[in-house]
Amino acid sequence: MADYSKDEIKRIEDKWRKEWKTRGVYKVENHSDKPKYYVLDMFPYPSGAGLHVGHPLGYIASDIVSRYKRLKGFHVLHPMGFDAFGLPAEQYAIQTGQHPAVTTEKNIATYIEQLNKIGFSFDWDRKVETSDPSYYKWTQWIFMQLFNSWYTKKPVGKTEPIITLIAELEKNGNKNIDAVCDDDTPTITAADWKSFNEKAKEEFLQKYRIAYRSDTMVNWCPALGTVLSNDEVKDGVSERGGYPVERKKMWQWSMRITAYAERLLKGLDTIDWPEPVKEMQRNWIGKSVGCELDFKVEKQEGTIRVFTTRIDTIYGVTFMVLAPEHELVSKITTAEQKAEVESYVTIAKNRSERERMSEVKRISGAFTGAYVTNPFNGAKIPVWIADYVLAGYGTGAVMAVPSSDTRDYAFAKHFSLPIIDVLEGPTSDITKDNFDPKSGKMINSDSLNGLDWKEAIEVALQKVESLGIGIRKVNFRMRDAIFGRQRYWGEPFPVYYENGIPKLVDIKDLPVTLPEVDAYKPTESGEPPLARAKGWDYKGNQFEQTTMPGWAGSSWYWFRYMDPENEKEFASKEAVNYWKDVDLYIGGSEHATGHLLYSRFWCKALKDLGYVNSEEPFKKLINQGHIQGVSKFIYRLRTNSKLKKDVFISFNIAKRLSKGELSLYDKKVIKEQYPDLELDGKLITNQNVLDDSSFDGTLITYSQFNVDIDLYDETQGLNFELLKKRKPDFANSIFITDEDGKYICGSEVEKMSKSKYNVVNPDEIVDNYGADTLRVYEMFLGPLEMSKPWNTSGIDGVFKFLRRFWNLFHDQQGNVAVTDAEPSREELKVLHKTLKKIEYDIEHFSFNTSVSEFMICCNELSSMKCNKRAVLEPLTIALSSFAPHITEELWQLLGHKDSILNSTYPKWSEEYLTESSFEYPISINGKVRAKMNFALDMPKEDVEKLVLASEVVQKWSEGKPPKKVIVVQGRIVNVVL
RNA sequence: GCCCGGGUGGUGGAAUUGGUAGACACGCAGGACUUAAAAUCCUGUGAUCGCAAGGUUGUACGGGUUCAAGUCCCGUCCUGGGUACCA
Repeated sequence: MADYSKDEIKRIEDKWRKEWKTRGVYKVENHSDKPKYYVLDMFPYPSGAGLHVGHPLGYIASDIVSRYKRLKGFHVLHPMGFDAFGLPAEQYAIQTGQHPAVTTEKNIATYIEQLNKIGFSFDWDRKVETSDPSYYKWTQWIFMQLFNSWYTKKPVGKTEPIITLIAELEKNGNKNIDAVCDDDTPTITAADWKSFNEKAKEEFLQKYRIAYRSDTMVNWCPALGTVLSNDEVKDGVSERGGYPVERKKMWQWSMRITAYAERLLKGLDTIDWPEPVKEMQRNWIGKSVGCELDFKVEKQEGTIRVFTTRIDTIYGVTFMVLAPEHELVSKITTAEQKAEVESYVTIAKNRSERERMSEVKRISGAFTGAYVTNPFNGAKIPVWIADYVLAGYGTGAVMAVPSSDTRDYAFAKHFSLPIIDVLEGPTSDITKDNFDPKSGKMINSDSLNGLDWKEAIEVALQKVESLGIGIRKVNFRMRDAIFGRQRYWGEPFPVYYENGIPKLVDIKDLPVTLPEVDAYKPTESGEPPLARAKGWDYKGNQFEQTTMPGWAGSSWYWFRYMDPENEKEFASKEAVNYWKDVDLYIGGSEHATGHLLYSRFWCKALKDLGYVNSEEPFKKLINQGHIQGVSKFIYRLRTNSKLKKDVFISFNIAKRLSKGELSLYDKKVIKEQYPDLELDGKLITNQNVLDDSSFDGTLITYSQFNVDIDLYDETQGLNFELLKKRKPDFANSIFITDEDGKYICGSEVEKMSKSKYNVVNPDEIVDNYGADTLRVYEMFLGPLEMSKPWNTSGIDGVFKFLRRFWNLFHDQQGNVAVTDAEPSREELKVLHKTLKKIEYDIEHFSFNTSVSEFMICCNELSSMKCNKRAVLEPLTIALSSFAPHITEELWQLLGHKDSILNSTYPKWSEEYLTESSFEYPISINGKVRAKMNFALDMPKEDVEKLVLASEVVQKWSEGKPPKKVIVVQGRIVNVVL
């Protein structure tokens, strides 16, 4: 009756979606006598573009594992929710005036509908949304716990309630306190503490709180009156509008994640994560052991403190380098160097950290005119500033040893500074990347001479300590995490200000909900959007006006799934004790150092405070690769002055422009848009524009921007008229086409993402082939962990496989035709071989190979014309994790009333797999080196050949080696005598 | 720049982790069925020489270790992700 046709697929999938919902098969309780298994996906940000084909990749994998584990007898929690705060909704709100909550709700509805179409086994009763006040109430609550906490190092590192700190300050001051706190924390007595007024007390406590306020660097765009992410800054100007951006200090909330650095590092050894992710976290935390020491400034008061891991090389110091932002720069600079230093500082200030680091090959710096004294030998050392030294790391100052550091070496060469060898061996390799200053004995180093570098470090350290000029210090590259954003669409802080003192709102006033505002952009004076809220105050006091960052809500959400409705706690003790931690977490590797680190941090803090009982939140992690999309780019011309209209040039012109080979046509059309430009003059590229002092506005370059891929057609070029209609930003822009009138876009393969306008929607595939085909196809595409561009060319093969599987159960007329006959040994061998491989593959997250195994099995059974229940039933159960709809239907056709979800995963047996064979051991020099397997039905001459070969080997052991004996998988395949 | 991945036929990818490279699938070519098309089934398919048997070559590039290298080591190139306010 029924063929596996488009209509039939639709009927089957709709039917079972409804059935599963009414039967409530995915509902999960917080108790069971089965072992628990918690499978978590990284929840999506609900973007306006809807779910794209990259999202389901990980979700399908986790759904397969969930269903598999359930069939294997586990009590499985597999929830889904939405990371709903974020920039895109806010930007859309700024443009349209639409409240981000409205957009977000709409997007979430779309996502849920799309997700449901794919047949996931989520328990939707446990859905969480980070932007829902009933959720962010608890995000705010956790913030309050962290505000009310400090981190003591004694007796063991632990988060403690702040009241214990206050009690100790009252009693003894902070002389006995060993805590993680601000570097500039002074030592005070109990009397000092008591003499502080309320404000001074709070300022002092801020140096200890886990959540605290600090002065941090941000990208400030005066024209837009807002803070920009590094992402939003392109080539030194804002991505939107092309306005200049500068670095600026701003008071912001921060999280003292550095307190947990050591634990975050050690914890990595206890969890089953991909080694590269662990490695990235280790590098991010960046522990380095060394010391800080002071250099006295000559002819002036004061010292400069540097951090070094190589104190042994102290005699090789020939200059010192400060970060341009270092606070002493203006103080120590001599009059004659002032102009040079100031101009250098200005340039450096306006370059982002990433830019500065990515251009280390371009050496730059300025001499301050000041000198310091080497405390070991009294040598006079010039002090320079250079942007390869970062203000945020260590002390913002380094002692430069050009003979043992590549960057110092390059700097010394460039500015002709002296170089003193302090380690034996050639330094000619120093410019090479593999240069290793960790060998040889010390030379030219006075008392350190002849020591190994490791011994020298210890000797030098003791000297530093005995002279009282410095201390041993463990430094972490990781900085405290900034926890505030100058945006509207985020969690408001449960904080208000009374006489300038930050205070927490009363716990019963949670949640502090987002107020209504007349617009979602910053105020005219550059204050955050929340400053626009009228009548929004706490008992007459001003609320904190920044909001929490995107990672706030995602740093604890896995706990909320355990008990999502709870109004009294973020999750009940029983729920937390039952589910404990996540057994399997699947998500993209792009979160390696962001979300995954913050989540571990909050988990540890919550554990210390006694709210949860797991030190690590995610026991096992799998990184799914990205499904990539092909992005299209447009190219905006750029000069150093702001133009009235944006001008975009076609890819071909951009290519010629960057090579400085503009054609007559190019010059003519660009000149029409820029009448003042002298285009026959020197053309320069993005690379050297900042360097060139002759840059006077006549020189132009360009920046590239993503554009919606659906606006581009390979033959027609870009439909920029539609683009202008769709995006008001582009309404007045000019598009310069090639001579044939087409605007050609450049393209690149990159991560599929709304912000890159390159998303492909899965709905079309579900409509044409069904959800099961989409699921199996996404798994068949390749290994889960690997990134791959999206293409649908192979999808027919997967569809055909499902149809062939369906046909195994049906006769030519489409009637169900399954017999209860005994299967043959041959059929059982196919079945058990497949079951064994599939199980191995699923346990190893190798879903692409399991799909292949299913296909092979299906082909073999087809050619055997096997329609026996004893074979087909177990296979149906095994396949149900991958393709739930079709298997559920077949399960019913086989006469089962209950859902296939409640059946048991089939066991395979070795009995049907073993070959009849015997083993023949081959020993060489008395050791068994290989075993030969002879199938009983092996041709006689083959056996003879192999036995002969083995005899050769026997002889070899007696001292007559053959030229060559090649053993493959325990078999001798070739012998050369 | 720095940190972490990846590079195998026309295409997506297999390869028991050092043991006969290219499983499975797409595509393509040829054939069967059909009045015809679709669907389905069968055969072939890395390159190269050959009618064939078979030979040679072949896992980005250049070296190395090994009886044996897609796999391990060194170097180079290309490419993806992250780089602290995209999430």
